[in-house]
Amino acid sequence: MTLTRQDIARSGLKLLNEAGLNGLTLRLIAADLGVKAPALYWHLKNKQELLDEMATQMYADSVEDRRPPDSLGEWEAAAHSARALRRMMLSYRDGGKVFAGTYLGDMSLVGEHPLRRSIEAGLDEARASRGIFTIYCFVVGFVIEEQAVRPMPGEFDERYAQSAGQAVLGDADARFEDGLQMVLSGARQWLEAE
Amino acid sequence: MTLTRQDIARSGLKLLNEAGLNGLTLRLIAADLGVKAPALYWHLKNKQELLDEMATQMYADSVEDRRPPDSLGEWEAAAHSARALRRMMLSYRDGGKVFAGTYLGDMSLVGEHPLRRSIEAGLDEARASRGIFTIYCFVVGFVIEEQAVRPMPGEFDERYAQSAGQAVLGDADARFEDGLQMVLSGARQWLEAE
DNA sequence: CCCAGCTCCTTAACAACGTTAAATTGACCT
DNA sequence: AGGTCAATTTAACGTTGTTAAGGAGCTGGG
Repeated sequence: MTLTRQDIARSGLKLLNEAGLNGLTLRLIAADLGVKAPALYWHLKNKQELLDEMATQMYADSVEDRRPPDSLGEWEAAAHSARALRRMMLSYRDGGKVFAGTYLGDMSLVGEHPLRRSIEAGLDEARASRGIFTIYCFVVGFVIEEQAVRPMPGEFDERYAQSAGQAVLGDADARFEDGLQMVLSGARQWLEAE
Repeated sequence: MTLTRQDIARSGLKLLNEAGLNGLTLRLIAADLGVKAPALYWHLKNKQELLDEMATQMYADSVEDRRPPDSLGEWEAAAHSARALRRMMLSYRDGGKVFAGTYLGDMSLVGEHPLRRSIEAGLDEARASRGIFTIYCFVVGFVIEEQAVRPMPGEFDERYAQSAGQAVLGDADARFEDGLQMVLSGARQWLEAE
């Protein structure tokens, strides 16, 4: 049975947790798939395309986790998706850097659930998509900063241990929740104004 | 006259615009400085330390641009610094990726101006710093996404040209301003509540 | 039945990269 | 003069992304 782009992306995501973004080489992935490195070039144009595929894959894998229960209102739904987006990135070493700024196979997927919920609630689509994009930016920025300090769950960058450790790290969950509430209430206010 | 870490960082930032983050090699920087690559290792432990130094340098270089005029109130001051932070990253190719998640020489510098202004305005320091961190995350996330689409001012990633170009790119300045207003009003609301 | 063609992978190799070890320069102090 | 120390060079190593050329294995046509 022959290799697919998704097989390669999945292997890449698996090895990401063991090797980190810097240690993720094509030869490592190829070996994991029982194949030699140049074989990957039959399926991918270059390494960047692999990273894009990995981002697309991890985003697709989390689509169910991001889907808000029907019982939630529009804003609770947005918060639900934002938390799931953070969980998604945190579940991979360097997940923020891999995901941020890579070309998603289908860009319209960004915030598909919250956007639909907003439209159902009667909000203007163009404006709602700006609100969702703002939330999205916050989550991405937060996780990148979070993973710079704590690359993997349970590990720390010792340089932060003393100086600003508490301020940047100290209960990242609570910090995220606070920030999320700020952004949500700001977006709500912005959307309902005028 | 002998080389300093700052000389190296400055050369790195200069060449960043010509070569991009992927093309930025130690040999290139060394050549620019009239020196051979291993010489850099007298001043830096490894390449990551160079990137950290570059981030620190670009942040230090923009300190004046980020300082809000005294005439501004606390929130206008925060907006002023946020806009300057975006300008700073946009002024270098891949500036967002270089800056985000690198170890800043002095982490307490993050949002030093808006934080002081907030304290002067009588806000609780711990809470104000959370608000500023939230704004900071938004700006970083926004610029990374912005530069994924438009690596350099005036250039585009052709893959975005048709599909989601307008949605993600279309007048990035206006999108940023909208998002900034959302985050600001959310932070204000969050800080003044309770 | 066999040959042509296509898909998918291997072998071999390349230039370039980050990094290290060892030798070398040049300036200053005694 | 000689020695110490900081700063750099020369030389080299292993690894990386990537390309070129070729080979195995299937498929369909004559």
